[in-house]
Amino acid sequence: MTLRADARRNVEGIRRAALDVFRTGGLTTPMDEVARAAGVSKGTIYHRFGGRRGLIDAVVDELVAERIRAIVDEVEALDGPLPRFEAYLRGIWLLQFDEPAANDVLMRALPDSKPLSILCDQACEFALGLLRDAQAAGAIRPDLTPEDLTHLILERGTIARACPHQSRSDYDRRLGFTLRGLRPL
Amino acid sequence: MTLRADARRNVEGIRRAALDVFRTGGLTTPMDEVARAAGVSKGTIYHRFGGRRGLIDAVVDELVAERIRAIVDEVEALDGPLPRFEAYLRGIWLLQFDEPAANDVLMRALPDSKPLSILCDQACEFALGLLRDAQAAGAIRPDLTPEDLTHLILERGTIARACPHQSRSDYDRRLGFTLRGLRPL
DNA sequence: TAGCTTCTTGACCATGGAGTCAAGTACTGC
DNA sequence: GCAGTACTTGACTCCATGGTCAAGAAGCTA
Repeated sequence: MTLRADARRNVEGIRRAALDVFRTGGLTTPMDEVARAAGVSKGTIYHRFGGRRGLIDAVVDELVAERIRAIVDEVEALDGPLPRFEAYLRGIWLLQFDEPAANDVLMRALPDSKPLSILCDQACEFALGLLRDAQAAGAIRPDLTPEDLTHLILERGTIARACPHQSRSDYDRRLGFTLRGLRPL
Repeated sequence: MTLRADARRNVEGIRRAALDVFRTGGLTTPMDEVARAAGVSKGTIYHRFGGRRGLIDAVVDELVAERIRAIVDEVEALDGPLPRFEAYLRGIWLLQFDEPAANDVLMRALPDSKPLSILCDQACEFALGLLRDAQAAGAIRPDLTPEDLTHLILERGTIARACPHQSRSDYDRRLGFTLRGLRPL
């Protein structure tokens, strides 16, 4: 069963508006704002997507999955466990700064939805591999646990969210301090 | 002009309740909750303290000033720029973990009030002195700026607030990573 | 204890956001 | 172009919070 023409138009409009609004304001932006941006009423969004959660599911892939895949690709092209490990972390951390929405996803900030959790788990998985390799090579301190790693990403997320006033270059420079602290003594 | 007996009783009760409630929930705890804890109505608090801000002013000293002073004293008793610097940071960071209210103060989370700002500024001042000494001794990387230092405290504050699930010992252990990243290369 | 003054109460207003639904609008097939 | 159904609307409810104030309760003084 296919949607009526106006409904199809609206679904697309809402998706595009959500993408736009979520990108700048994160996944918690009020639904009214999404509705306004899409030029429809809030009710239509609830009717079409069943609330915030469904809406997120509908845009999460375009929103962040490709960004994360890009980081992974970039890392795969590098040589050496330490550069790979550090490039990945830095990439994720910068993504968290650049895209509040991606950050929300990484932090499972919101109404957990299936595609969202899958994405997170894949990212974690990959990171753990990098950690293992870097530690095996003696390039990262051995007392850094997988939970620490998850935590490093989580905490960077809260920082990116809570301190939006810092410039990107300062943020980036400070990432260097943090990475430095993960090397062996 | 002196307060009536019941009023005096209430003021004390409210102060004690605020201390208690703020300690566990931070300076943003709903006023209704403070009122309930004190066994009075919300209106009484507004009448007696003029709102959250006044209430904070009334308890901030007992709440955190003495804790910060304790850290300063402890640091003063140490020898060597690096131990002093690191002990101070660690002390503040642990305080942020232990006392959400202290954290709120440090982060100027709330209705700025005079005593609160003064407290923050004093703490910053002191920290900057420690930083200067540690850098002069070559024990801390020279590219760490005073703003970085402020930021390190601020961001630890958001972390302590946002990730209350981590155990104190994990939190503490991870502080070690961060400190390690501040040493020279 | 009466009467005055201080104090407290809790119902009330405002804000801002989530989520719902009866009624009205617009598309589509015949 | 009409009927019938799909779709949209926006006003509504609900909840949590900050904050106010007229009316009633309580303490104090003579």
